[in-house]
Amino acid sequence: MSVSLSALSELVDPLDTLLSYHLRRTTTAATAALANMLQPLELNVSEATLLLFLGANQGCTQSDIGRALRAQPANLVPLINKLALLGALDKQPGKGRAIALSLSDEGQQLHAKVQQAFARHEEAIGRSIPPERRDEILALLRQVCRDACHP
Amino acid sequence: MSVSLSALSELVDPLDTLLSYHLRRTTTAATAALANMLQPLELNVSEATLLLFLGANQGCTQSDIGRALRAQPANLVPLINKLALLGALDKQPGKGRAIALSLSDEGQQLHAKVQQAFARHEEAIGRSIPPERRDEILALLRQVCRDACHP
DNA sequence: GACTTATGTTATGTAACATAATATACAGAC
DNA sequence: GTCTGTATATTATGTTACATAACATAAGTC
Repeated sequence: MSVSLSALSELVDPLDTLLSYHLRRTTTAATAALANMLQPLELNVSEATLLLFLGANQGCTQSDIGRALRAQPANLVPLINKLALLGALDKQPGKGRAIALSLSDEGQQLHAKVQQAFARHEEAIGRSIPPERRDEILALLRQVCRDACHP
Repeated sequence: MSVSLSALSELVDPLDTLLSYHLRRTTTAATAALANMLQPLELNVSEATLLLFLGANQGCTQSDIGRALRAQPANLVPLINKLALLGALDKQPGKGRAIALSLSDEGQQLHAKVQQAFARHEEAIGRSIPPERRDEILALLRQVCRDACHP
């Protein structure tokens, strides 16, 4: 029996007790699963996230989105273009160079489907989480995000 | 006052109640903070993670690593090359084409520094998490990872 | 010796970020 | 009214973390 195989049987994972490691691992897996659910809609996770946000904030601009979702405006361009390409967007001139974005009828229909997909995914995650813990964990994640950024 | 600005004041975030969204957001922020801490060592998060694993599993092979960390062997190549470039690795012929990897003295020293960085980062995350909740949350993350992958 | 399997490597593609530079529209100063 | 600063949108480009496909090599099995 080889060195590597005997080592394998007693393989130790020094990362297994780290929150940071499991955050990364779990998020990767969950995001992949969500991407899978969105594939029939021909949207990736970022595009679908944007669509959800637009559905709740009709008339907002690209920089509104950037601030709310903490995304660089430059990174929103291809996402908005994709949604526009699908005919999901209505654009109206806004203040200055701003463009007020809202969902077209087609966008509304897509929005409903995206909401369903996110809800199913959320339910899949929720199966592993006691309902009474959910809000607490949500609050902890928000707080870690706020605090971990500013060491 | 423009449409977009008035909308901004009442901006709604339909994503704020989603576990999946906050998992992504928090992980992104935490990983960026970790990357920051590793910068003085000239290692990125993946390289440092590999180094930690190797320190605990001297003599393992590339495919051992792939299985343990659920990484594609092809994606390990540049990481191993980077560690080898830093003189952190000892390579010994193993079974078949396998190469048994272990840490050189230099690698051991780097390993200690990486451990410190990870510990500081873990402590930073931990500041937002009640100590008595930590193990429970770790267990939940592991379970979500296991379950969310297989819908 | 031929076939199968395990392993490592190369090439390539995708997605989600980031920064820097540029162009445009508006607001206010003068 | 022109000038200047600011907000906004866009383009180009780079980095990192994944993934797949194709290939080369070493070993065991029949």
